Amino acid sequence: MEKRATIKDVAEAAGVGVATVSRVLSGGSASPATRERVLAVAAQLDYRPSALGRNLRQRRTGGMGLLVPDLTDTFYGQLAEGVLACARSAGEPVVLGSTGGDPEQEADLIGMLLEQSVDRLIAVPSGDAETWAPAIRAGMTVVFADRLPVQPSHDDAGAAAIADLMALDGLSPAPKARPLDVPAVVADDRAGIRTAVRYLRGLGHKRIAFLGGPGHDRRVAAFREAVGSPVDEELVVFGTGSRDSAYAAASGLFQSRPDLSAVVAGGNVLGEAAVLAARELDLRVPRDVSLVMYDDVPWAELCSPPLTVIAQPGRDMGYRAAELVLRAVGRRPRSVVLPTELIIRGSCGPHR
Amino acid sequence: MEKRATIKDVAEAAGVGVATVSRVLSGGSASPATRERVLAVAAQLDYRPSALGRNLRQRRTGGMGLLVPDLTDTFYGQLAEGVLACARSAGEPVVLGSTGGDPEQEADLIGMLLEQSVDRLIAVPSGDAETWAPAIRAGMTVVFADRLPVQPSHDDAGAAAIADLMALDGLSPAPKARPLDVPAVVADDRAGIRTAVRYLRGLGHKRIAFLGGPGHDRRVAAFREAVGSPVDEELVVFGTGSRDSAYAAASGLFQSRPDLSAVVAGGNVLGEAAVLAARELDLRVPRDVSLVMYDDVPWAELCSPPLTVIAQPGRDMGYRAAELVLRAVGRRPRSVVLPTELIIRGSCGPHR
DNA sequence: CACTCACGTGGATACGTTTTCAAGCATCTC
DNA sequence: GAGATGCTTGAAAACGTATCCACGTGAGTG
Repeated sequence: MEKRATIKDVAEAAGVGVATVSRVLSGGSASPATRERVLAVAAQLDYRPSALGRNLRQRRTGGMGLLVPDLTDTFYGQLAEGVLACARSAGEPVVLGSTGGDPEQEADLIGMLLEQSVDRLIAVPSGDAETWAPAIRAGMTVVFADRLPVQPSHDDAGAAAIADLMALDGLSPAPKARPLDVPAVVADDRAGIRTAVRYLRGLGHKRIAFLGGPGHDRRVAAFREAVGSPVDEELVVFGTGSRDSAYAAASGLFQSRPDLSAVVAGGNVLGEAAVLAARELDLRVPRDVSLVMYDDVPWAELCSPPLTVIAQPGRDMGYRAAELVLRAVGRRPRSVVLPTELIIRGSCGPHR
Repeated sequence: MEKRATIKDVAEAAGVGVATVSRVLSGGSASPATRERVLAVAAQLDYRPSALGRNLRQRRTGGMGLLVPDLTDTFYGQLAEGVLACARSAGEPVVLGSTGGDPEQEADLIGMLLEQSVDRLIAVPSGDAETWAPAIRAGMTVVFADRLPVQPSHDDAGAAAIADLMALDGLSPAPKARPLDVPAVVADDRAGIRTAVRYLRGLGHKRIAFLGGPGHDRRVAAFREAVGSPVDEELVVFGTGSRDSAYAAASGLFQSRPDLSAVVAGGNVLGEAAVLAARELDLRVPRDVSLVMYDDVPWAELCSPPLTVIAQPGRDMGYRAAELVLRAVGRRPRSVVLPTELIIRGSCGPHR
């Protein structure tokens, strides 16, 4: 356990002032001679600038925060990998938090990041605009990924991004939306859901159900739009985010409405639950019920039959979000919508 | 974007010195009167101590680092969730890195953590003892999880933990092992593998293959021991860690040795590959080939037939590792071995 | 030659906290 | 009542860095 060399040591050994060393190492101006000497000495002493001093001086911790609901959900694993890849190539650290989908925990983690002076954050939000107010107020650069905070009753944090995305969705923006500089990187849920519903319709399905979870608001809206009015409300059910509640929702749906012939699962946890519930109830896929799952995860191919999915680029989503949050110096970046793709495997069949 | 109150502001507003404020907030001694006043003022100013100042003063960043090979691997997702849960309850941040199983990236990330003065680290190591030397030398408190660095040729970093675990495995410790204070939290691979092999043997299987990946050294050793000599070396194959190479290894194994009747996959990525490769080659599970997979992941139950697995408590593993690394004040914690459980589902059948 | 200008340089300062140290004060003991 | 003892307190010194500012030196310009 040897103590590390400081900038002062380098300065003394090189016979220059600390300011010069700092300049050389941060790419400032210096004469070629001194630059070379400083670099040589720094290399010889194995000097590594301490992030502690720099952080305090600049009153901000480098890198970025990342808040996801659950790393056990493969999609968020993909998203995290994307963020980490971008951060790594930039040499920046990322401090991670798992919210469990709980706004309270999310608020705690935001507080923790604030305390750490982490001023850049990528989040899959669970709480509403009120939860996010402290972060915005503190001047954090926030980028939402995958979803947005639940729509606030009055103009607030997520409004700008929501306006962005509703415009991109082709919907008219909420009237009271006042921009508040929170961009987002999300998948084109509307197109993804619409394509899936059309595909199922093409197979002859009339009674199509939607199995949703927290944060699937845009997907539900897209589903309603794709199905067209009037929507059979009993066919739109929700879990709370846990695997258990997802299973309960799926099982309840199948039992209460044996007449349904197709299900769109809003996420891979829900898709998993649907498969399990169907099996438990002796419903064969796709013979008795067709299934389309949001998220393409490696194990979708393992099911038998392999699952037809709406693929969204989780890794890219994370990478793009990280890029946005890193490049956002002062200005507000534009929101990004990534394409989805319907990957047809074997979990959908003709309506009988 | 309002500037946050500093300890100085609180001190002035309360009419005391900064030292007193610091003491009150860190639980030091103070008269009840002043304590109350300071707390009141701090609350009123919404004062949150800055981690930056504290970190610099203490020359160490709080929290811990976490290095895993791949968050897309559900098992590491579980492990990370465990770490995060423990860290959250302690109010500590965790900075995450994904190594991709590449020692070079791992070394880079270690360097980054060193620069951040993160002095506690939980890692699923990919590199060898040499990769880990810088961290140890810098005085980091390291706890390995799930696996250990590859056995060094001479005494080095992982030696102590390896000695610990070989002893726990009932094997004689390596002769040259010199303790170097790197504890580990791992599953009881030996018992897990042995149980699986015995189970397969009990079903009549003679030619059992092992499909391994990087870091599965202990599992391979256990497999060799359980199978007994002489081991048919063609039945022990390895992938490099990626899904592609896992698939190639599995496919190659099935094609080169059509006489094998059972496979033990050393991890869930390899199990996934085995299922896909078997399907591609028209091998039916468990009719043509029986399969046991290490790691119990949610989707194991989705396969048909559902996969028989050796479950290891990924979440507990992470939680325990985080506990160890947090409680390790100066002394070296003892390594921990967690139990495994053979969960019998439907992917193994009698040998035909 | 004098004057300006640009540039390389180093001293000093600030960032927000913890911790040491000595001083102040009240209480206790002989 | 004098000395000793214990507790509370605030001033000050770090921690390692980035940056402001002033100084010096050289070249360029009139």
